[in-house]
Amino acid sequence: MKKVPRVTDTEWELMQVVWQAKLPISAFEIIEKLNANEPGWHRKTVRALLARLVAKKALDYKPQGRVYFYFPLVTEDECVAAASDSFLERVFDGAIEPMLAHFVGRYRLSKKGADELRRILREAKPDDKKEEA
Amino acid sequence: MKKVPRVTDTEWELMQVVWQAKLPISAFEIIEKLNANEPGWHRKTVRALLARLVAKKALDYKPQGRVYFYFPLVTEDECVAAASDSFLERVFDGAIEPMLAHFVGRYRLSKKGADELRRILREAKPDDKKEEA
DNA sequence: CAATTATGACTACAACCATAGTCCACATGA
DNA sequence: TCATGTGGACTATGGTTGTAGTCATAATTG
Repeated sequence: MKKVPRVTDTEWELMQVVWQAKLPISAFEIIEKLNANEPGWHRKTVRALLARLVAKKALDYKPQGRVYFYFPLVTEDECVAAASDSFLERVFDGAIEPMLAHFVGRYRLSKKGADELRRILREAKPDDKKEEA
Repeated sequence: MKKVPRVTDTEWELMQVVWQAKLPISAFEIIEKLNANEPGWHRKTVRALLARLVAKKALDYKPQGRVYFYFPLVTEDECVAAASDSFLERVFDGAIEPMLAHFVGRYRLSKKGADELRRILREAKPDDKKEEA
């Protein structure tokens, strides 16, 4: 169970770009991609955030000449799992069924979505024994 | 759609106590209850947090003599909904099915839990029309 | 080569947060 | 009555976060 650094909302958006890049990606490209989605990201801001993500070991980089190429030190799955755990714990006190009930009740699923979930339920065969992620 | 103030992890624990109290509750009692669960809450810390929660309009109070009795200005449901929305948006980009799939896969449900979820699915009849919370 | 520009390192700064201390006014028990 | 303790207001401190500026250096281009 690796300990993933705590990534904030804003930082998460940079991580998304890096994760999707699959390959080391320069700060410049990251800035491009961020602004492609929703403009307004200032170069300096992004660079400062990158430095922080490196400091907290969410990213690392390889210098190529004087340009840095960033790559993730944590996978998206790890971060999603960590965020999910913390959310579940904090808001639903770790109780998963009430949490699922909340979501199913609040965001009505489409027929397709509901069927999909039933399928998942069927495949993730119920299991009362020890669980392991 | 009421805008609920952003409540941090630590503050959330105080809110829990106040929500569960059902009635206005004094700072002293809140400190008691917090320490009943897991000791280590300093009086001064809790009082400072209470002041902040009042400042951000999550709580209010009625003075009785020189003692304040606190009560929530936002319901637990509202806060749960807000936290859920923000989590879903941030981590799963608003896509509910992948989110549910993640949880069902990660925290294997007990047979009972799975049945319960199926029941919920059946009752929350799938609906492709506009949704309304 | 000189002026401009981009890079990353370092710095700034206001919010916000967790944590707790100071201060004053009041209550209360010795 | 007076030391002591509690309540709440205000203050302090050190950390994080979002945002962006400064600086020295290096590439780029007229």
